[in-house]
Amino acid sequence: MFSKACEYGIRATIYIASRSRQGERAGIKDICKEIGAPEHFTAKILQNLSRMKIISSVKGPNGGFYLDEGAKNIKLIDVVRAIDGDKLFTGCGLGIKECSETKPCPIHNEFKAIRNSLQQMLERTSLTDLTKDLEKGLVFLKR
Amino acid sequence: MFSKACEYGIRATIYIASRSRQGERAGIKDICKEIGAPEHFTAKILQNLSRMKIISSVKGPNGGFYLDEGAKNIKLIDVVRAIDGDKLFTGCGLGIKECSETKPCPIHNEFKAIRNSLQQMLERTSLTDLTKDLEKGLVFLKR
DNA sequence: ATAATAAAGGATGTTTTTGTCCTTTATAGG
DNA sequence: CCTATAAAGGACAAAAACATCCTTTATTAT
Ligand code: FES
Ligand code: FES
Repeated sequence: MFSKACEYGIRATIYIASRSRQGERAGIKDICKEIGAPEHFTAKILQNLSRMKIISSVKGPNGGFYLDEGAKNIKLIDVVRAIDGDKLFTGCGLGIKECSETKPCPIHNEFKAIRNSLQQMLERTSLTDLTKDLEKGLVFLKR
Repeated sequence: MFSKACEYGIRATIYIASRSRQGERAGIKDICKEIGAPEHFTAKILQNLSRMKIISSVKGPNGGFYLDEGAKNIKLIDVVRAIDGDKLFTGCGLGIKECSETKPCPIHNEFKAIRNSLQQMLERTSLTDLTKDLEKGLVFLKR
């Protein structure tokens, strides 16, 4: 479904959102330990998200990644789009050159419905929403 | 969503089902021309599907791939499972080691709903179902 | 029998994705 | 200013996915 990069990216940003809500920044080592992801690879992903202004970062002692005030209602779809693009939401399920109503593939209608419900789910879910259950220990970012 | 191999595999088997309904076998060259897929790569995929008894084949002149009588109600999910496995239907959307109710990831419930509706769609759609619209020229397997 | 045909199988090559390592740059604190 | 810290960036490595090529085997028609 999502690429590994995207999976790590989402898990990392959820964790960052949680730490951020507590007024803390999260270091890459810490993040990767908590979400069970490869450190250097995840660092690259967060660098990209940072360049795209999805998340913020500061270097140096007590530095790390965080969500700035305006980014508190970043939605999952923003993270997915930033990492995997929107092929998943606009592309044909059977991989024909383009998904269109006028020249649809055999599963176009059924697939589109599922693709749209995935998109809507990602659009309505913000990182901050997910931190609540995480902090209550009801959901997990690894194992 | 699906791998390239799976996309080609589904498109190829739909085309095979259609030719099969007309009592014909389809050769690999023909298939790949009609669905716009790489010939040698697709040949491998169909060889696998053939070994797994999803489709049938005969060698030699007038040979080719076809659906045998018992395989006429092969569902899309059979093709997907044979090629991509069932990670898509059982795995965690955020890539944690396993998807479980007792240790769910933050999007488990929402994701599971979508994953299930995809699975159900693939379970209720047979290759033969899809050939009707194809033969009417309402849907397409390339471009 | 023989030749032509078409799938099966094995080997190999390319590209993309995933993952690691090392150096550079920015920042904070003494 | 100097040092320690932590992200940024570039280069490289490994694995998986995607794709091609060539030889072998089975089948059909002559
Ligand atoms: S054309 Fe295939 S999903 Fe729209
Ligand atoms: S645990 Fe993530 S989808 Fe079930």
